[in-house]
Amino acid sequence: MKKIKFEKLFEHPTATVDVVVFSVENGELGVLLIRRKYSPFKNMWALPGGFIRKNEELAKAARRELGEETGISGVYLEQLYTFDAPGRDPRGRVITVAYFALVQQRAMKLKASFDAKEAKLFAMRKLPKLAFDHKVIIDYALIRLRNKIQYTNAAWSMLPEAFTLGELQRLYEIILGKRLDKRNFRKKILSLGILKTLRRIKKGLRQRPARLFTFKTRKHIELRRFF
Amino acid sequence: MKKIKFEKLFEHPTATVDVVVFSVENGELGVLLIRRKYSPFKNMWALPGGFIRKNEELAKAARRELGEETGISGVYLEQLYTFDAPGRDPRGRVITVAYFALVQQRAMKLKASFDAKEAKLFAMRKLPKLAFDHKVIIDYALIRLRNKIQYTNAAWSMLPEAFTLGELQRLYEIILGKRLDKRNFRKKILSLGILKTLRRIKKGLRQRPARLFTFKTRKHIELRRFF
DNA sequence: ACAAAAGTGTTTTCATTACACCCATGG
DNA sequence: CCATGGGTGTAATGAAAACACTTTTGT
Repeated sequence: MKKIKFEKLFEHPTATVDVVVFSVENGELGVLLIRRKYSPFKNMWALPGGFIRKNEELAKAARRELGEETGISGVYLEQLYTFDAPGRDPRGRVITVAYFALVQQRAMKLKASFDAKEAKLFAMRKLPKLAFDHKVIIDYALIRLRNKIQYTNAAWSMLPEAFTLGELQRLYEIILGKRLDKRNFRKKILSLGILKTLRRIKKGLRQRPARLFTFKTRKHIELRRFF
Repeated sequence: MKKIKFEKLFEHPTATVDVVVFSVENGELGVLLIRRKYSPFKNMWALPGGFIRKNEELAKAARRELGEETGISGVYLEQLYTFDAPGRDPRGRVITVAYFALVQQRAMKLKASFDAKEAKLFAMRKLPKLAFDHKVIIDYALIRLRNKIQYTNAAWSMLPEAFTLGELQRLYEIILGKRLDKRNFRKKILSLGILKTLRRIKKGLRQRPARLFTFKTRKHIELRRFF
């Protein structure tokens, strides 16, 4: 193993990880942002993320940053893209490996233990001005999310263990940004065989009680495009 | 702008770019490999690639490495994935941003100006033992390629300007690794409206002459899944 | 005349879409 | 009794798959 020379090393760009955390709350698709404590872009809203430590896997770094800055853990996480436009970071040459994560509505409540002035879920339609090129990253992530839920079972990571078909459909409608036909939706989603029908029933609301379902598996599964 | 401390800097992983160059030749899908001149993995076959220079965009670095090591230029190139498994590089912590490229059969002839002992197209089915985790990267790229030609016009980058439908179909069959129905293939590909029918005809072979076609546009276009 | 690929339509199957009414509950 | 979402089937459309023979050329 060769010793790496200092001058040589200095030529290399540094690398960060950023995470786009999506969640659906109050009938809207939201992205988790944190308020930056340091320069550059001090006090501006930005994606959770930060520098990679040596010998730390990227995905692990993403989870660590997420945990440190927002208290969220145990979510679905996948690599999105590596952004490297020159000038994206005023400190100089910094490339960032972006991840995207999906979390349950409930999980966002844990975040409440953190100061809401520091980490907050913003509706996609009301994003503040963002640090770096984070708006570009979020837009890219949204495209990925929309595609993803159409050919994988990724929705499991955004819903509680048990849910009604109505809740599942609403999730799809919010993410895709369009209404879906109820009968067609149920037919299709059930024909995929990824759901398990529970005995339980959701009642207590002033409406007809609804059957509860759960995902057969809570691991990522690729299917054929289905909407 | 803060001055970056040396110790801090040293904690950062270094970054490389690797390129998976696909081409179809002799009825087989091939990958371009180079023989490594230096340690580690000296004399072993590997993907073209190398360290990123400061202030050099990743895609540009990929093109540069490709040109320097193989003489290939002007190809379709897209970012694939960033690989960072610990231990993937014996020199220590090195992450690599992988790209994949598609080149015409003809373009590979330019490469002949380089020593064939140093850069060579290997059939996917007869890959040698590879340096680093390059086998993993190639496998990942193949999946991407197979998907890509099914919902984009990417094939343009692997064929000469004018080609017959037979040649186009053979390209698809080789990449997908399965036979396609001639009539269905023609119907589908023509219905997409991405091809322009030329006046010219390919003759000279001892068989019925074939109509020549060309892609209306030689830029990347996304379509709906079509095979 | 033969080998080799070019060229050409129809039928069947399957997935997708569109569409409207009654049901069970809580208030 | 009313508001709210839950629950259900069928017909029309369009895309994909299966399938076989004739044509044109060079040798």
